Amino acid sequence: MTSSPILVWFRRDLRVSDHEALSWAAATGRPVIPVFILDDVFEALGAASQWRLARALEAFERELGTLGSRLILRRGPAQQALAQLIHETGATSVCWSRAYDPPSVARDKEIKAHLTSDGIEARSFAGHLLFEPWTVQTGTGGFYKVYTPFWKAVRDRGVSPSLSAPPAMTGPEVWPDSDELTAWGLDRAMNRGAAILARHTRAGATAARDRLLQFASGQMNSYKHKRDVPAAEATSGLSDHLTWGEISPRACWQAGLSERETGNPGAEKFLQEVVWRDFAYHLMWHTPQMLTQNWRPGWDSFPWSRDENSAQVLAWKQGRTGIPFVDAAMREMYVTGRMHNRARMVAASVLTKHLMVHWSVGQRWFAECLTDWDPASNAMGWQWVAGCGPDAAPFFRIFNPQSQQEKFDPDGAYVTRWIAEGHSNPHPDALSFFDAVPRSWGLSPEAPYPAPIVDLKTGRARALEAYAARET
DNA sequence: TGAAATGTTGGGGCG
DNA sequence: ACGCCCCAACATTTC
Repeated sequence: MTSSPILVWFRRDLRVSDHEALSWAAATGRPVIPVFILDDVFEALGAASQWRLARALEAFERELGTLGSRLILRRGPAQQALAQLIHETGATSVCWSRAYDPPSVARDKEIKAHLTSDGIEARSFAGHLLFEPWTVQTGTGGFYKVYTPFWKAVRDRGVSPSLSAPPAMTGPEVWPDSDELTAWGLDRAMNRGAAILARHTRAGATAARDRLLQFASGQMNSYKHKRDVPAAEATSGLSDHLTWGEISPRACWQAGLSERETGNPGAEKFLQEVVWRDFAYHLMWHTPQMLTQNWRPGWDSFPWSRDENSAQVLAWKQGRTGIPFVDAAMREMYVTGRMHNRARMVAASVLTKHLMVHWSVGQRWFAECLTDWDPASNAMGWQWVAGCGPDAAPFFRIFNPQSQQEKFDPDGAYVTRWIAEGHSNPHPDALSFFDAVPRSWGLSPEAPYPAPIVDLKTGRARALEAYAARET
């Protein structure tokens, strides 16, 4: 029967525009039932990520509502939830946008096999990336391990035009039941930080589109240089939208291309940054162990501490290392759910080098705190900083957080925005950090700013010493 | 998408 | 005028 419904299974692609799977489903003219399933892949996410997911789902429910559709929420396991929905609705097709992280890949593969063997049509589509990982190959058929050749391989590739939202979408005669989003408790783990995080978050496809347009006609002009200045607010600010698929990378790519044609000097750099995201997925696809293991096994014997809760690690997590640029970065993350890229590099460098802590410890904290958490980008970034990744910075490139501050925050605007101690009239954002963090941390803006937990000179020397002594 | 130590050069003060 | 020293500015090397 050709009018049986199609389930469109949404995951990290919470949009209706430029959505291959949804467009395909809608074009069939059959009833479309959008579904989101809270399964263990999502339940494994950090507190800020889950909170941000809830915001994305709220916005997406509204967006679908304007098209006369709905979003059906169900709890996982995904396979059971889909089977149940097929049973309830008589759906004969399920489609989705492909994911590339190992747990999702394994899940999707198994589900596709089950559906197919049950006589249900299962179709997956591209959409989360510009170029799917297996479509980019080196001359010898391998995968890329260095960014620049990857960039050269893809930069002139055509990208097909974005799809607009389906002009029409029919629903089923009877909608299946949906869970209440609030009953899922995705906000639970955020605790006191949620209200503050909300002030710094704009969720949904409309906000994403507005942000992209605003960036393209504004900050993109000075992106090349100012993107490195954390106080300049010169970045695109699209990371969390991309993470949840509220905007497609293709839409970003096309905005960059059209700006480049009109001579926007920042466009090329922006296009490269969008491709960095693809490169991270390329690496994760071809070497999924990158998520948890040193990419270069030679680093396995390096004497990094793996203690998640040492006094120094706690100070790092809680933004009280006594190193202003690092503390500003960690507090920015806790309050806004994001961290400027320059600050990420410096904060990560101090953890993995001056404090000699394994990058995965920092990775897990970022996963807990970031609303734009992305497994591929973060694994690549952490391993880049730590020196054990592909195309990584050599270990001996150790950032001096003080000189980084002098270079990239010369007027101290970033540091004053995030550090309250010692100021008679602190910045409101700096104060809000103390309202966001758990009371158990025992932090107060009236307390004196902590002394550095590590001397920069001796921390650097110790890291270099360990590097020199490593077994190779 | 470093930083620090070391080396080199050249201008200026000064005897 | 010359040699000498100082030191800033820049370049190179090393980690």
